[in-house]
Amino acid sequence: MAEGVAGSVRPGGRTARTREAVMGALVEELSEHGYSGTSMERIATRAGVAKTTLYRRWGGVDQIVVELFTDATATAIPVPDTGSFEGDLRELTRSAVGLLLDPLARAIFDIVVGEAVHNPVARTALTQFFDRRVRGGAIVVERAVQRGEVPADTDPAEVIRQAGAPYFARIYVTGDPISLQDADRAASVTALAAREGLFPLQATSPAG
Amino acid sequence: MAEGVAGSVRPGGRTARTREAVMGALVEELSEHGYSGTSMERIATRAGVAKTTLYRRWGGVDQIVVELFTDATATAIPVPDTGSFEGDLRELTRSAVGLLLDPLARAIFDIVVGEAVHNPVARTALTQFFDRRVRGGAIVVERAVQRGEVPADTDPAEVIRQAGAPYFARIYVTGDPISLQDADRAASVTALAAREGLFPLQATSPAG
DNA sequence: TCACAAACGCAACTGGAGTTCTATTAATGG
DNA sequence: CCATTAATAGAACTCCAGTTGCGTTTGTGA
Repeated sequence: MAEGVAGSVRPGGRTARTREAVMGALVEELSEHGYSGTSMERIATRAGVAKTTLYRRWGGVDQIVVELFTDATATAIPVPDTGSFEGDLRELTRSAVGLLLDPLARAIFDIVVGEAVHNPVARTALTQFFDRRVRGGAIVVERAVQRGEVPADTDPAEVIRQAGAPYFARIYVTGDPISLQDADRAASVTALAAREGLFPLQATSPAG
Repeated sequence: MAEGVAGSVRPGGRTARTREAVMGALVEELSEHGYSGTSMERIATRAGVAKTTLYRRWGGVDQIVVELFTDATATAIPVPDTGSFEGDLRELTRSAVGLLLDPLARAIFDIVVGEAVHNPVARTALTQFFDRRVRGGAIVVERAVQRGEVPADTDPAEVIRQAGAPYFARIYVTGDPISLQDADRAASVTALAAREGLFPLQATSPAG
């Protein structure tokens, strides 16, 4: 994976090497100096690449981070199958919180979320990421419907969004710390609400 | 309100006028050019104030926005009292969503949230804002406890955080649109979970 | 193998954010 | 009212992110 450049006319060889060097340098810079201390010139120097190349291909640090994020999250996530709805949900929320507890993953995520507020490129990358996560998680809900654990008219996407909301809101909005406890509670609360039929289809997400 | 400057030695008269002019200019600039198009020089010119004054007193656009945010959210919010726990919760979530649906309030909020990811000043302002909101909302939970609607060992702060999470996560993380429906569902889900005792005190929020 | 152009390197340039210094204004206490 | 000095104004400056132009390298298709 990660060979070549998607929308590029000449994605092989040198271009790919440049890309790898830049992404590597970016990760190192982010780890050592944080986001505010990571400039295009530093990345260029560290990667052994001309500054103009960075500006031409990406345009800014943000864009490079977004591409790094898109790369890192391109792999499909496994859908849990513990046998129970709440068990599956707990697996999902725990894996999400686990990812957010990893420093580097968290750092990249932070940047993308911070950018997404006013940067359409970051917004798109982030939304697409969650679309994939939600689609994957929806399978868990659909199985729960088939097992009769939740009502048939349950909206799978809304259930998954509800399950993810608490710890993301803690991190990015209220500024509270998170732990695996938050994952477990989010799963419990969501499972309960879903069983009680609080996520009916209709009115929400008109384009299924 | 908003007369003078808090930590200032000479807060009256000119200083206060400058402040007002700057805040007014900031709001106009944000409305017309958005965040990325709002520079210190533009604000200075529009406010009829020297650029140096802005840099001395604030240091950057972000800081001015944070002060604007802190000002605007300084007023205490009324605590609803509809007679039922779920009714009170719904009032709370609806007023929050209502605020987020107002363009200017939303714009300011966006900036602060986006900044808070990597800017301690914004982080503090945002966290303090939610501390107040949560403290206010907690009263609703405490009354529910007294009425016997929810278990006695319910953690009020966690209940309020849970109620707010869904729409904030939609806006700032997944990037989905919000409506008053999201407010109602958040209230329903949270009320149900609280009644079932899913927010026990202990383990969370060690410093009450 | 060869021609073409995509992608890159390099150096000079530009523009504006942020700083510094000094002079001026006006809020405050007595 | 007056002296003091906090706060502001203004011009000139520095510095670096981002741009431009052009020459060089190298991937790609024939």
